[in-house]
Order: sequence, then C-alpha cells, then structure tokens
Amino acid sequence: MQHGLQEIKRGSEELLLEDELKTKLAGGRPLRIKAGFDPTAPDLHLGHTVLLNKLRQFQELGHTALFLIGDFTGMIGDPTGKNTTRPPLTRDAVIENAKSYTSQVYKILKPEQTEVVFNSTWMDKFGAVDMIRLAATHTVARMLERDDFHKRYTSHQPIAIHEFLYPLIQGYDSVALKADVELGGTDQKFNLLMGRELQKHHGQAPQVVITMPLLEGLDGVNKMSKSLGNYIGINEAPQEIFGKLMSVSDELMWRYIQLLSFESSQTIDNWKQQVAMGTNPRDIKVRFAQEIVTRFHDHSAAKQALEDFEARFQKGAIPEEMPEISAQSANGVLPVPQLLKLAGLVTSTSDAMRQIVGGGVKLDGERVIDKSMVIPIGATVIAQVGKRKFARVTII
RNA sequence: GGUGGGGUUCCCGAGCGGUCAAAGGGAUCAGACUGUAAAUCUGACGGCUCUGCCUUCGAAGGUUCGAAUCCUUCCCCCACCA
Repeated sequence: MQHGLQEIKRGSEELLLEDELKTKLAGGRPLRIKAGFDPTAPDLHLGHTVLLNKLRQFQELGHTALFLIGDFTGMIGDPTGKNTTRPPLTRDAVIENAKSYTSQVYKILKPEQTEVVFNSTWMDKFGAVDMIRLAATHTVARMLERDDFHKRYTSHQPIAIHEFLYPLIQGYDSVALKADVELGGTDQKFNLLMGRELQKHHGQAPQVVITMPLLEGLDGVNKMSKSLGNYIGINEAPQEIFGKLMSVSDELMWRYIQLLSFESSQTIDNWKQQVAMGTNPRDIKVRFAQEIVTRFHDHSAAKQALEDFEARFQKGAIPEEMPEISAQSANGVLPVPQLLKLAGLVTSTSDAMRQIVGGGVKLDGERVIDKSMVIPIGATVIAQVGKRKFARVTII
C-alpha cells in the first residue's frame, strides 16, 4: 500500500489531497481513474504518454482507467486562447477517432482495465436548464482565477462566454463518471479542481487530483503538441523516433529522461554522474532513445534504427528506405524545382529554388548548383533536401 | 446605445500616397561548425513557366498616373461610459 503511494507520486507534479488518496486506496476496491482527451487529434505523441504511463501504473495496482474522449467539450475547445467554437464532429468521425485512439493507447494501457467513455453520452441529454444550473454553481470571479483566463482578461484579449463552460463541463464529467482520481497536465489543474467542487455539490466524495508535468516539445520551449509540429508520435517509424530523440538538446534530454524513462532514479543519477565525469551525452541519449523505440516497436527495430542512424549521419550514407515517387514530365524533361515539389520534399517551386541556391539540394548525392537543371524522362534519381528528406523519383 | 483605440505576410510588430512582397524580432528551412546535439555564424523566408510576371496588408466599393497608406459602407476585436 505504502509502496503503491510512492509509485503513484513518482514523476507527478502535484497530488491533491494525499490523505484522501490514502483513504481511497485503503478502501481496497478498484478506483476509477479518469483522464480526458481531445477528440480531434488521435495522433498520440510522447507528451501524452507521460499521462498514459501514470494511468498504466494505476492499472498495475489494480485500478480502472476511464479513458474519456471529450467529444462534447471538443465543440468548445479548451480555452487556450484560440477560442473558436468548433463544429461538432459527426458521430462517425468520433467513432473513427476513438478507434484510432484505442489502437494507439493500448500500446500503453491494459485494455481489460480500461473503459473508453464519451462525454457526449451524458452531455447530449443535458438541457438548457441543466446547463444554467451548472453555470450557476460558479462565479465569474472564480472563473477569472484560472490562469489563462486571467492573463487574457488583463491583457485585453477576448474571452467568449462559452469558454467558461469548458471547466464546468469537464468537472461535471467527473460527477457523471463518479471518478475517484483524475489525472491531467499541470495546465489542467483548474479544471481538475472544478471536478472536486462539482462532485461535492452533488454529494459525492471529491476526486483526488494528480497533475503531471508537461513535456516540452523538440524546440525545448513550448509544450509538445501536434499543432506546433514539435512532437514525436508514438506511431512514427523507429528511425524517426530515434532520430528526433537524438536531435534533442543535451539539456532537454534530461527532462525527457526524467519524464519518459522507466529506468530507476538511481540509474538516471548514475548517468548524470557519468556525463559529469566526461562521458559524451550522446551515448546516454542513444541508450535512452533505444529504450523509447523499443517501447513502441521492439528491440530489433531499435537496434536497426541505431544502425541506420550511424550509417546515415556518421558515415553520410543514403537511407535504404525512402518514398518512391513517379513524376510527370512536360516536354520529355522535368526541371529540378518541379521534381522536388512533386516529390513532396519542398512546399513550392519557389521554395525549391531557394533550397537549390542555398545548397540544400542533392541528386544522387551530388549537390545541385544550377536551378534550371532538368532531368530527362525515364531517369530515376534519389532526391535529397537537407539532411533528412529523401525520395526516389522516376520521371515518366 | 455612446466615445475612443485597433484589425499588416506563420506569430509579434513597424509602415501611414510612390523607392513595399512590406522594417525589426520570433518561429521555420538550408549552409558552415558538430555528437543529425546545443550555442554561434551565413543565407533564405507569398506564388509562378523566376534577370520577369502574378496575388497579398479585415471585406467590398471608390478617389488617384499610382493605395497597406486617402474616402464610403460593412464585418470583427479591445477599453471606458450606459
């Protein structure tokens, strides 16, 4: 029991209230552990796994994970400043996304101890009267305590009324689910606490709130998110995951290790000592990257990724696998800029021109200098832009 | 409803009749250096059939040889007053 509590606290930012959790754990029954997810982006990345790992940990201890898909709240969009009301997803789209979610989530969670739930299930039956009653439970002043509302309000940024409903509905979800514990990122604290208040309001024992640190994205500044493009998706190819992890800065690497590695604290401390004594941080990074690739693929994929990585970047080899593309020529020839665009290596021919002038384009390993260079029909070339983007292109 | 301020390229933000595809910063991309690190330096950063052409400065009209810059109407945001 004591051991369980220690495990639960590991890596978490904050646990409210610890005594309540002790009581709940002591009750001996499987607890209902809630975590909410956005219905729109079923493309999980390492940032999500910080939370999922914690859920998994609860499952290891015998508890039930409530994987909540916020298909109703998705209409509002969590108030992060981009306050547009989104059109509701169709039922089919929601179901489709949910499938995609579970296929990814079960790489971490145990399916038999997971309940996938949708908040539209109860919110669709919620009438205007219910909504007004819900809204009446809290004041505007209370809402403005929320950090981002406060910031936006004081900096004269707009806040739409419906955004206030988001925390309320998320809180109400806890009532509907009779959640014992809710997990969320540190940015969710306000919403999570809202659940406690509403549960009390409905005569339930308030949920314990556990916040997890937010994982920074590859830029090391913003939190990892798909929309910022600074993420590592768990469905990405081994080479991609490995490569992206290797490109992380040394500083950020420790943060990633702390939040993502399953190695013991002693091992991690040991690594830090080694680096302090002169070990190349790259070697630790390799080891950590291997762990992560193994987690989402397998050991041999991790090994292969390392080999590819060394061949490609330390010896400058061209990767074995790359997209195969056929490009339509005009008059028996195809200018290189168009070729690059058709191959999807650049966003526009203008971009291609720039890359050529900037020295970033190679064909079959040879740097292209002449931006008006053409490739004859029938030829197959390996086109490369920068260090990472490759395609094998056949001119037809 | 009234008064004032404002909407500029991915973001922030200058420009306020020609020299504007639009300063500066950030992000991004490429090159150099490396450990594909980071930091740094260099260049690019609307599109195209690219020494030129085309489309952008909330929207639509108008004035002008010429408009992001002036006028009209409309839409949206913020503050204060009610």
